[in-house]
Amino acid sequence: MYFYENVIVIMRKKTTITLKHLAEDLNLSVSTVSRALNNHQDISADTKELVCSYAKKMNYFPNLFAKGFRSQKTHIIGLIVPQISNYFTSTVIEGVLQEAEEKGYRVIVSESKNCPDKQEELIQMMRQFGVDGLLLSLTRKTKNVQNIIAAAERIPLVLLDKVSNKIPCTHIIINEEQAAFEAVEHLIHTGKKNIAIIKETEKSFNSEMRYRGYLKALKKHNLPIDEQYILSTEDISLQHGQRLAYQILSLQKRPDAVFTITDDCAIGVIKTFKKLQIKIPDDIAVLGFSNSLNSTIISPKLTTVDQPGQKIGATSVKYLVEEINNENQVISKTVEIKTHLVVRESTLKL
Amino acid sequence: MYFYENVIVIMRKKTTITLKHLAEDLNLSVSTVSRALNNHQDISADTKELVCSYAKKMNYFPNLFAKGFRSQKTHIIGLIVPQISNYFTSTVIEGVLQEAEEKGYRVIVSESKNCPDKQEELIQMMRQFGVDGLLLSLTRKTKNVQNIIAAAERIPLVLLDKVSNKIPCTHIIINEEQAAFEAVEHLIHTGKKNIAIIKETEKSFNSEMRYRGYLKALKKHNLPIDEQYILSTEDISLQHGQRLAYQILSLQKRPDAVFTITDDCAIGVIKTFKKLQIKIPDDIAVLGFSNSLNSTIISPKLTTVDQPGQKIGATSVKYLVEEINNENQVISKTVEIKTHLVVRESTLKL
DNA sequence: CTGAAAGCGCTTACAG
DNA sequence: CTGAAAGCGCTTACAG
Repeated sequence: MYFYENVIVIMRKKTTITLKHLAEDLNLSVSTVSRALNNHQDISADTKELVCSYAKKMNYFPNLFAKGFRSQKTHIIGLIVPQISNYFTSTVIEGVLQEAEEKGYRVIVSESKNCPDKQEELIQMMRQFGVDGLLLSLTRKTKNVQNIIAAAERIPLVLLDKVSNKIPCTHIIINEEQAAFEAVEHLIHTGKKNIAIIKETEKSFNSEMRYRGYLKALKKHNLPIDEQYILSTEDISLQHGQRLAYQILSLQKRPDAVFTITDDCAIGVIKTFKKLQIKIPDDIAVLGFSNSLNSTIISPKLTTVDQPGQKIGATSVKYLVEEINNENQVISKTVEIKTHLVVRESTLKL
Repeated sequence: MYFYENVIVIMRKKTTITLKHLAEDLNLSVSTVSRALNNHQDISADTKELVCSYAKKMNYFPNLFAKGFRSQKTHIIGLIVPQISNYFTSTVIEGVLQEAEEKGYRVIVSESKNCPDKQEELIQMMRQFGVDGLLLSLTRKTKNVQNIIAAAERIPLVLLDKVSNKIPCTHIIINEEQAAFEAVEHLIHTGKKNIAIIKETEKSFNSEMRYRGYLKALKKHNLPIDEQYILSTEDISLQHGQRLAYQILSLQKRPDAVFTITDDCAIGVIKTFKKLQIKIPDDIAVLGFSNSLNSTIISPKLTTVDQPGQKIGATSVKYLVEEINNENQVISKTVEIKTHLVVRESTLKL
């Protein structure tokens, strides 16, 4: 399995310069050195100059851990997401990291693997570790939110993307319902009348809101809501898209469009349709959600809702840091980030 | 841009239970409470029972930050990767997180965005922050490794996937050369004789090793090495794959196969070929590297080398933790993780 | 302008 | 079996 070569072992240099070292070398007190480095007004310009240049020469760096310990602030943010290896999520993380860095925070990242128990453990771990605040994107299966509410009462907590209305804290989300509404309305504008939807069996926030948008669009345009066109699946993945596509084709009256609430699932649907020579979008149009990388790889290219992950991540950090600086207030507000529909070949006749 | 609703503000509960609280309540000393909770042998069973149950009742959690400060161990690992929103990288991160959790470490994740200066900053930041060890995947453009070598002398450092032979420390890599060799040999076995390669202009470790594997395969099978078949690009992306595909088609003597050192680039090549009605693999076969998600979305499905990201990540943590526990030895060894070729439609006649 | 001292929450060698 | 005390590296109110 493994292969080793040239195992060299040398001793590691071990000398961490502390304030004490500097103080002794300079014949000053630790307090003075500390104040000089922090540019405190009480210290004379000469001393500051002396201390700073010597610190630089000695390659001194403050021990942030000690600093954090003293001030009871770790300057660490905890981030818990369902799954990292998901393109949208990874762009959220990028946004979080970028904004956190700008605000002087480090981010401990972790993954709940869509398991509520693991999620609880991680929240505990993060709190215990002493993060200054917590960014949480819920698992699909989160039912019992008692412990999360309890956590929110004690530590700044911001929910992002996958949220729950039962938890009173700041929510950073996209305009789920409106986005789905516009997307489905686009299908209607292209002349489609029998529009199926594939959503999640678990009534997650995202799935339900997109479903609402779908219903709203049908209602607005006086299209009947047909139960057989409303499909659900536990795992809204490519594989299940492939499977459900067969189910859709076997319906007594075939729909002329399918709106799936994720790109992955939409791509699965397209794959099956292509295999069975269904013409997309002429026979059946397909609409996804997320604007993942895959959506332009598949042929026909997928029409989908662009979900600005970076922005969601960055905004979450902004609000979290605000709450951290606001110490003992729990703020409960909802911030919606606008999305837009990206129209491509899977819904548009050429 | 944003939309606010129901802004509720309540006060946050603020009471952190410390050892001192427990000690006072129980009329014991802080030392005894500490020892009882840590199951120290000196403490009587009765006292342990008393302390532990009371701690539980009070929902006490040790302040890991104070603990870490005391022991001069933060139990945090720093991870620096070029780009998170890259499927392979995100699986590496998953492996890192999983193994780190198992070993009781938290992970601070950061992204160098393939910028050497940013990378240096991050290394500094991580060291300053006091991480116990550092996991680093180099930027493509890393030239000056002096500061990284200096860091490795002071803090346990493991390089993963994107490494440099100039840095003496543990390297966790895949069998780059062998993987490329086997992949190109597979092309030869399918009857291809004029095989082009697309590699990076910057001579990164990965690019160079894959190039070597390519050369080795040609030599073994007595195929001539033709300069015009060796293409390079700065950014080995889908877009540049599309561009270079035109260049390949304009060659005096068209190759009958293209090996690109990333999947993204290979997919770009396929896109252009499809647009121009080149038959894949009959006219020209295409071979990628990584086994990214996209490789099964594109049609024809891409033959590629499966790169086990999770395993690379997990293995890196294993070796890093070993070094952390080994305090003052710098270990320099190379661990190769085996890959395997995934043969699909882009190289195989049906 | 500078220093001595206390303290953040914990562990542990030393004493009893 | 239990406790008092020191100390991890830093900051800061207090004193001079």
